[in-house]
Amino acid sequence: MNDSPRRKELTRLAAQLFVQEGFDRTTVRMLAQEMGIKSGSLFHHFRDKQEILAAVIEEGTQNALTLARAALKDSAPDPLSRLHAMARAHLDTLLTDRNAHVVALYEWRRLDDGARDHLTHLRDAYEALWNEVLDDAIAADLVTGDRALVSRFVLGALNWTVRWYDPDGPRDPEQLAHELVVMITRRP
Amino acid sequence: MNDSPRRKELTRLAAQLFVQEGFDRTTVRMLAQEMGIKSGSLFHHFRDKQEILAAVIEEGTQNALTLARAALKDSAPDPLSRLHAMARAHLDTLLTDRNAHVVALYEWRRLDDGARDHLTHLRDAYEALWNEVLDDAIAADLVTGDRALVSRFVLGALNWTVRWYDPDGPRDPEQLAHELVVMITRRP
DNA sequence: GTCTATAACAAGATAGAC
DNA sequence: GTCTATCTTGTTATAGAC
Repeated sequence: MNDSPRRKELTRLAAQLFVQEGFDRTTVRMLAQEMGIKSGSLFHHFRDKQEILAAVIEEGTQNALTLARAALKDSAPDPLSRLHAMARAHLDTLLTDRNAHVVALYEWRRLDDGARDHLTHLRDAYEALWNEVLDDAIAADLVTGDRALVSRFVLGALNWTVRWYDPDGPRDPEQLAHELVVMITRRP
Repeated sequence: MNDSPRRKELTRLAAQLFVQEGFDRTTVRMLAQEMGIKSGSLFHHFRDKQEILAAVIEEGTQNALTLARAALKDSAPDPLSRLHAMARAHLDTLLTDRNAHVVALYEWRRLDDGARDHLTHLRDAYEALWNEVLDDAIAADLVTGDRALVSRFVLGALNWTVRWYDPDGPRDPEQLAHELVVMITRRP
C-alpha cells in the first residue's frame, strides 16, 4: 500500500506482537488494540494480515542489511574483525530490540508466494554479505570447512539465540558474538 | 489419556502434519483426514488438541534421548568420537524422518504450562547428555569456549538445519555432523 | 472406535457513517 | 483515519446414535 509514517509505526508494533505470540496466534484485534485503534481501522493501512507480515519482514531484513553494511564499514579490515563485526551486528538486530528481524527469520514461511518472491532478493543480499566475510575467514585459514555449510551453521547458531537469550543475563550481544567467534576460529 | 498402539500411530501422523504446517495451522479436521477418520472421532483418543501436541513432543524428546544414549554406547570412548556421535544422532532424529523431535524443538512454546512442566525433565536429561560430551571435548582442548554457550551455539546450528536441509541434496546427516565437528574443533 | 450433527465461539475482512 | 456493526467462514469441542 502506501508508506506513511503512521504505517511505519504500526509495523513496528506488529513486529513486537509477532515475536511475542507468533504470527498465527496474533489476531487483527490484538494488533489493533496494541495500536490503540479498532480492528476495522487496521485495513485502512494494510490490505490484509499478510501485508502486515510482509511489511514487518521487509523492515526487518532491510534493517539487518543496513546495520551489517555499517558494521563492516566501521570494522578493521582483517578477516577476524570483520567476522566479529557481522556476528555482533546480527545479534544486535535479533536481541537488542527483539523485533522485525526475528519475525523475518522465524515467520518467513508464512509469507505468501508473491511476497516471498519480492523479498527474496533482500534476504539474498544479506546472506551474500555473510558469504563474503566467511569466504575471507576461510581463505585466511581462520575458520575451517565448506563455506556453504559454515554459513548455515553459523547463522543457525546465531538465530537460535532468540530462543534462550536473557537480556537480564550476564552476557550482552557483543560478548555472545565474541564467544561464537572464539568457538569457530582456530587459535593463532 | 491411554497409551494404545492406535494412539501411537495417530501421534506419528500428527507429528508429520505439525512439521509440515506448524501446530497452529494444523486443524483437527486436517489431522482427522490424515488419519482416515472424522474430526469428532479424534477426541476419543485425545482430550483436546493440546494433548496431541504434548504426545508428539513427549515422543520426539524420548526418541532423541534414546537414540543419543544408544549412539554414545556404540561410540569409541574418545571425546571427538563421542561429539560426532551426538551430532549425528541429533541430526538423524531431525532430518531422517522429519517428525516428532522437530515438533519438540519448534513448537515447545505452544505447550500449556502443565505439559511443559511434565516434559521439562525429559528435555533436561537430553541436554545433560550433550553437556557431558561437550565438557569432555572442552577439557580435552578439542573445543574452545564456555560450555553453556558452546552447547547453545552447537544445538542452534544443528536445530536450524531443519530450515534448509534438502534430503535430495548432496550431503546426508552423517556428513553434516562431520562438517559441524570440523568447524568447531581445533585441528590436532 | 467411528459416525453425523451441531453447539459455541473466534477469526479475517467489509461497508458506510462520522 | 477511525468508528460501529456485521458478514462469512472456519475452528475446537461435544452429544448421542451406531
